[in-house]
Amino acid sequence: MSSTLKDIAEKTGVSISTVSRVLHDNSQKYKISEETKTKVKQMAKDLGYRVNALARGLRQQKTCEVGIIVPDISNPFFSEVIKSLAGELRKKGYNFIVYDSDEDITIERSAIKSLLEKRVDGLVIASVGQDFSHIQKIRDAEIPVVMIDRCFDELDVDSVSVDNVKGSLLAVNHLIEAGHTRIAFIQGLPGTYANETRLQGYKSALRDAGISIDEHLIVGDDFRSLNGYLETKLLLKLSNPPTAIFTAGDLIALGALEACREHNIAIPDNLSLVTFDDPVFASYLSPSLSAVEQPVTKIAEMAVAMLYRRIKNPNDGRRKVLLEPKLNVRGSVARIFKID
Amino acid sequence: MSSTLKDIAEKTGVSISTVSRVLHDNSQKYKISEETKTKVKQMAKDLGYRVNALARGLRQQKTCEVGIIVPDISNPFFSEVIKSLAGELRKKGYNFIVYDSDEDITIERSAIKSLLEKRVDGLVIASVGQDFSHIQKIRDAEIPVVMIDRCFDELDVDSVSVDNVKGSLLAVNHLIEAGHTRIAFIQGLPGTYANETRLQGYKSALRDAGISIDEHLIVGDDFRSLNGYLETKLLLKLSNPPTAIFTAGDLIALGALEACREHNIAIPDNLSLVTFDDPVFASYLSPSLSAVEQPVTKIAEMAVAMLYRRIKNPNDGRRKVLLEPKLNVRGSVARIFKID
DNA sequence: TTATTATGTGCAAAGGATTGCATAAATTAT
DNA sequence: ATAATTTATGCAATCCTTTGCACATAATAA
Repeated sequence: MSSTLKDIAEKTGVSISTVSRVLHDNSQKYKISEETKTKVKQMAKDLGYRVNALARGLRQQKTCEVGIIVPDISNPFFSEVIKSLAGELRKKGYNFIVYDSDEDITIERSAIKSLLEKRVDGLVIASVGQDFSHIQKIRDAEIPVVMIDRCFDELDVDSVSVDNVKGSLLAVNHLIEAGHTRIAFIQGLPGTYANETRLQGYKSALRDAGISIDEHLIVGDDFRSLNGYLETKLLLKLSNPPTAIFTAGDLIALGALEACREHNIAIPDNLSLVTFDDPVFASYLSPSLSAVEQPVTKIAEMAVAMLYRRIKNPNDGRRKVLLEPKLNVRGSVARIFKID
Repeated sequence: MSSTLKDIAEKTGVSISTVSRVLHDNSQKYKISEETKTKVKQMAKDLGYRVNALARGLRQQKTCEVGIIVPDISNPFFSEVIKSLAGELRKKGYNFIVYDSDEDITIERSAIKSLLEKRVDGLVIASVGQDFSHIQKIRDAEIPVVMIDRCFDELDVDSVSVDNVKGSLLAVNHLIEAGHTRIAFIQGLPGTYANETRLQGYKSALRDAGISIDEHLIVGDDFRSLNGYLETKLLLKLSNPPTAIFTAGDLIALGALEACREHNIAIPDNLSLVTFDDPVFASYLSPSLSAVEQPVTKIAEMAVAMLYRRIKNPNDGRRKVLLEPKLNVRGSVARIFKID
């Protein structure tokens, strides 16, 4: 068992307070003598002392820990976001605890419960769901929260996300400029912020171009690859199939690719493809995949900055940040010629 | 601020002990009256009571938390391992804290320190380094540990990993059978368990086939994609370049692909490629990438099972588990004809 | 009726660290 | 020589929960 301040105090013959002060660099402030200092430090080392974060957190009413909840750790977008968040948080002296809600609101709820019980100093959440009563509760408990990627406009909580509408506009306009008019959209989970805003961008791009919206071309229901695979297969079977597909997320695009391969549909010759999210491997595919890149690092930086501000300054007004997406044009879109 | 047992006790007129008993389902055992029970539960709900995990952990001397440390969260292999670990741990009633050591032993050390301070009940570590004195310390502190993926044979600690030697043998033999004799190996971080064992497999496959080992074809020094990119470029410039490359990890393979694309080297026609690790996107590349698959789910299951056993049973003998790798033959290897 | 058991609840001691306040001794100022 | 500081340290409360032990009352057994 690990030793405690008390052990050190007893063995060196000083008080617990003194030991605490020496070990946490308050020696200056409390004017501990050099002699005591070295004596205590040596003993701490000999006994392998290690502060008990539980006791400290309990006493200090803060843990220097931030909770992070994402819908799917293994989704490259989120794992990169986590990585960046980790770096930023470390700079600020925070540790973090990650939860994977597995796109399941029940797990998300229990993750939040668990994190609040652990008394984290703040939360960064990419929520799965449409409902946000549980997020509201965090606010009510006055725990700083920042929502990322998937936000609720109606909710009075800080948020950072990419401008999804604009991202979709970029992608779909790119397809339109290449001559496509039958453009399908394979959605993610309907009702989520990310999905609805991306859908909105898709629709307004078509509308702006005077292309009527065909509801048969709006398909799918979650962000996983299986969804992309199945919906692509179905789209290809339509009597009047699309010439281009825009997918709402990177995993969906992978599924779409698989379906195309199975059906010997060459990309971009027989079908063009653009996706939201730009995973590392997008440029390594061949043809490389045109994709809407989210500024992952910036999202993480902003999120941490906002969280930090709110921890220090709980009553500031709500801030909502939209970051600029970027279309990376690669090789998965073919120019087609309209038949007039 | 969140309310405490004391608040509830005061407002309902019972003692703190009773409140605690009611709220944690010891009512049966302690024979709390139905009346008190409902009264307390109602008040807890009204006040939005939430147990303080710090105080509980401090008192109970356990946290029901497990620490996980990996070298790179954004590496698909690790993010999938984490995802599986998460599921397994949840089943057992454990939460977990993930750290990303960023392939940096200093960060790994501080992560361990931090986790021990938090009094986690156990640790799952994929260590970055060659040195293991810091892991030894965990053992000395009698905290259950399981090493995954990157283990130390000399260290008396439970471990689970894939049989790397065998995995490399499968991959390299596959290349040899296709007629390749100039097979390069782009390594990961030298000195790490994963790398050394994979290298060993590579060498013995060549040796078994009577192919002499050309040290110029053993290159590289870390698991990131940039390494794959640079080393591939250099390999292609050799006066006598390899006809096949075997990479030690998925990101390295991505880098290699990028280099090939830049140099207009078609895979598999001009160069064959096989990689260790089989990320989700391997089969979506075109040509799809032949790869050595690690049983990710099984690794996670075993790791959690072993950790659990050790938590319950600290003095059991060390166990070391090697899991079977599997070669997924896809489209990145071409058969070549020897010129006799 | 007395002894025993069951029922329902409270007291108080951990668990380990932090920190405001107090104090004794040693310096320095007046 | 006395007062005012400074130096160096200790006391004890506090953070919140859990839990062994004690105790009072009620019910049951002998």
